Amino acid sequence: MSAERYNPREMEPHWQKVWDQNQSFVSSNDDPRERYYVLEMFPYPSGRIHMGHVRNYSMGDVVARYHRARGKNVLHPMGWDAFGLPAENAAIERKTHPGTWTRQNIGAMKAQLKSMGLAIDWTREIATCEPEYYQHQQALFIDMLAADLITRKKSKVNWDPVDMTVLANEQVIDGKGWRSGAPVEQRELTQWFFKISDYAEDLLDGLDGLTEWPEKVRLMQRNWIGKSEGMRLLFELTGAQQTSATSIDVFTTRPDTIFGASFIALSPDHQLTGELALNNPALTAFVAECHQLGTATEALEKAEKKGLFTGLHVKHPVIEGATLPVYVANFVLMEYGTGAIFGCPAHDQRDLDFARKYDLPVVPVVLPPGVDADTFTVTNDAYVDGGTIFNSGFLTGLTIDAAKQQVAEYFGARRVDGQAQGKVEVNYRLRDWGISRQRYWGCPIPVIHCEVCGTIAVPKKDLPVVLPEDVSFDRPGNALDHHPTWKHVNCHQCGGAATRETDTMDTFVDSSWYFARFTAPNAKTPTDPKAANEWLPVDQYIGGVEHAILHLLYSRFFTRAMKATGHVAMNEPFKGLFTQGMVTHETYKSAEGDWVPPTDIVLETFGEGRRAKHFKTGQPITIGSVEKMSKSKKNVVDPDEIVATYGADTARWFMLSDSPPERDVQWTESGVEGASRFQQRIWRLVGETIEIVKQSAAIAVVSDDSEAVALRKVAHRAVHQISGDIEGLRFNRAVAQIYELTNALVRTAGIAAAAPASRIAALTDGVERLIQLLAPMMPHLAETCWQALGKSGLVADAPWPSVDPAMLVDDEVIIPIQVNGKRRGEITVPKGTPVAEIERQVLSMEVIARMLDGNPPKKLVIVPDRIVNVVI
RNA sequence: GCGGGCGUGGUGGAAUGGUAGACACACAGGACUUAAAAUCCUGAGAGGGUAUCCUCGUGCGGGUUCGAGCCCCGCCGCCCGCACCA
Repeated sequence: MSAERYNPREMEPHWQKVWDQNQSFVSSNDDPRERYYVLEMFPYPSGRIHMGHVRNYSMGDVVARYHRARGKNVLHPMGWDAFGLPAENAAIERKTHPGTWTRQNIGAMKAQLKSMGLAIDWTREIATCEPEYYQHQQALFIDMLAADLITRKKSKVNWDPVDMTVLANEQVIDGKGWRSGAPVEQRELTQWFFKISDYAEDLLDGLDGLTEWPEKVRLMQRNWIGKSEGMRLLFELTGAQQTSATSIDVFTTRPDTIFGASFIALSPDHQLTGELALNNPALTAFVAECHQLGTATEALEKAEKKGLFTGLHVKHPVIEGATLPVYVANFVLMEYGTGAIFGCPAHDQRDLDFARKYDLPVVPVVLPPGVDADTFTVTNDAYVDGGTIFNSGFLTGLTIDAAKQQVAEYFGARRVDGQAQGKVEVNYRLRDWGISRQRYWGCPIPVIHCEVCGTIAVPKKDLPVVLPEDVSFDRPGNALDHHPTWKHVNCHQCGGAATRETDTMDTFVDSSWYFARFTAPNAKTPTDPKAANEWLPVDQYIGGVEHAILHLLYSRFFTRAMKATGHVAMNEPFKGLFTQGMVTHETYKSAEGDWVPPTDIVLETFGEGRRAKHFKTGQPITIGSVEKMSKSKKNVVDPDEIVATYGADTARWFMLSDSPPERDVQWTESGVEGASRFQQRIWRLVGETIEIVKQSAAIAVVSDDSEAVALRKVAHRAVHQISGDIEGLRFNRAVAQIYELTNALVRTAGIAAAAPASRIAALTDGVERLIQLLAPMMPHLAETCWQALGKSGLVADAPWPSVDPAMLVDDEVIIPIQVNGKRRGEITVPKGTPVAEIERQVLSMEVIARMLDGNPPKKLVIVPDRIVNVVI
């Protein structure tokens, strides 16, 4: 065999073309075989793929190719999350249309993805910005509107002043817009909302069934939904009424502490607060102060508990003749519960801080276990743990749970303003999903506003409501709203003048159902329910953990909404979820403190140390910390350059090796070099094997010698282990196993020229298996080797190698011998050697005899086939 | 503050309660070569003896066990998520 190096630059495009021509990865909805749907989170077409994409799609591709080899009908599609603000910003900067920019980017990125050799069914490609896609989203909207899953209401919303649009709660991170990073302001606007909160309980329950999701993500969603069980209580106002209200409605999770109540606090945004402020300048000023603090966000942690007495009192509901003062307090949120609380300072830290500041009574009503009622006091720390209720009239002596039940019965029976004074209630932190965005580059909301008929949905026959092409971004704000004619229509009901809704949908709507569209991308309706129900839920979904709440929660809601409107039959979109880690790289800084890209660096090693200098100027460069690849720190590596230099297989292989997939992986030049060397090593091994076979072709195989059997065992074991590792997404371990198999085969090939035919047969068999194991990870190299080995067809179409269970069993085992838990030797015995025989051998060992020094062992632990421990 | 995760050689990391450090990267030595690259071989947790023998060793301190990186209790450190949620 010639010493020719494997040339990925030549072979990779070749095999990509072959797969394309053979339609190797096109999946059919009519294929009767078992289905497997693997999906990676589809990319936003920003212009170029980055290493995070390479990692993500390499993992998904291994899963897809593996299950294909396992004989399944695999669906592995790709699309584009193509609406979004960057396109509008680019349009402004480049004086082009957002669609032009987006479609160019899609073209460029598609070429990049193709160069990776992914086993993708490109016939199902979708882009959310095309009417072919979003018309169906509009149809879904109309169905959801009819099913009362959507509402339009005026409410306080998060306004991003930089992106000039509204954001959903989930899209505000630390008080800042998730994309712009600008501090979010509060505005009162009329908006479209998906009623996700109607599904709060169901979304929570559903998490229990998602056993193939990371526990971490389930927990984050659980916390986000934020269920709390408690009671709603009415407190009657006393005295002459200065207000329209006669009572105050509060929510509490601790009705058992009602006897310890010492004040009522209203949110600054409470309706009653507003009413009182009209005639109370001090209160007006206080409310304004709260709002200022509120929008400044953060630092809330240290913000002092502050309040202002309103002059109002309520009757204490359980202590006859007692009253409680009503305050407005800065820490009470209007968005949670009823916007009003009762304060029980002894058992809530926040209430205690407030009570100390305003000198309000602190009455303990929960007695910690084993503490004497006479000596128990609360000073600076509220007691929030369990105990027995005391100081509490008819509740005294009860447990907390029993007291809660008693209070519920007691207040349930009493009437205030004609209604029950108290009722059990469950509250959720989850708010409805506001989807109106004041932007052009999004899916138009298919609704018109008619003065006569009101706000009504566009009839489905008039879909799609298409974005106008002739738009200008000269002015800030919503280009759709500024368009001279687009929004003016005649009402389809009365024929009168009407206007279109000019808000577009949040782009997270687009990604909330694309996985369903892939199952029938050309259907005339949003889904083909038959296809969707056969493919969904997605068997394995792979993406970044940053979508733990946003995209994954929305998609779970949307699937339920699609079920309610008859488009799919299941609740959950993703059966298995895997969240992969980020791709990181060292950072480099020049003496001037500027970030320097890795491509400008020359690294030198000297013994243990490393240093860097600039490749051109030779200036010393400081090696900084390892960070997520980002443009700002210039520590990015361009996939295109890696593919051009080393080939796609090398990049894929490196992304799968070393680090466990859920953890961050550090991109290093030496790591890539290593991956590339391994590629050549495989190619040499194949070449040598072919050569060996050629020279010994005439010899017939009689039977395997022990060396040959040993080699076969290594190969079978590798297939067995790697199958399990791929199924468990432990790619780094699969890679290590492949290395081991390769090492064993290379060793054999090195001495096989003079070996018996049986060993050559075992070698050939092992190499073929190796190539098949390699195929999901380095598919181009594998095809090249497969062909070189003279195998017919494509390795991509070859069934996964079988495992002979007999090959997984060893007939001899090495048993380590410990003395007092420390390893002192080992014995090699036939598998299944009885305890008595092991004992005999162990006790006759020289080391053991020496250490026993004539005494019998105190204890002898023998686990057959595993280990022996001699206790002295 | 609440919740979750992690801590193993120079580095990334392996290890159903059973030989800690698989596999890889980096490093050192050697072979081949005029030389380099490539390739192949060898070495390596630390310390000592300096053949194949001993001691220590998975963040720290305890515990359970014949046996603990793994299980339990208490700390320390780092990372992530949520955060005035009544």
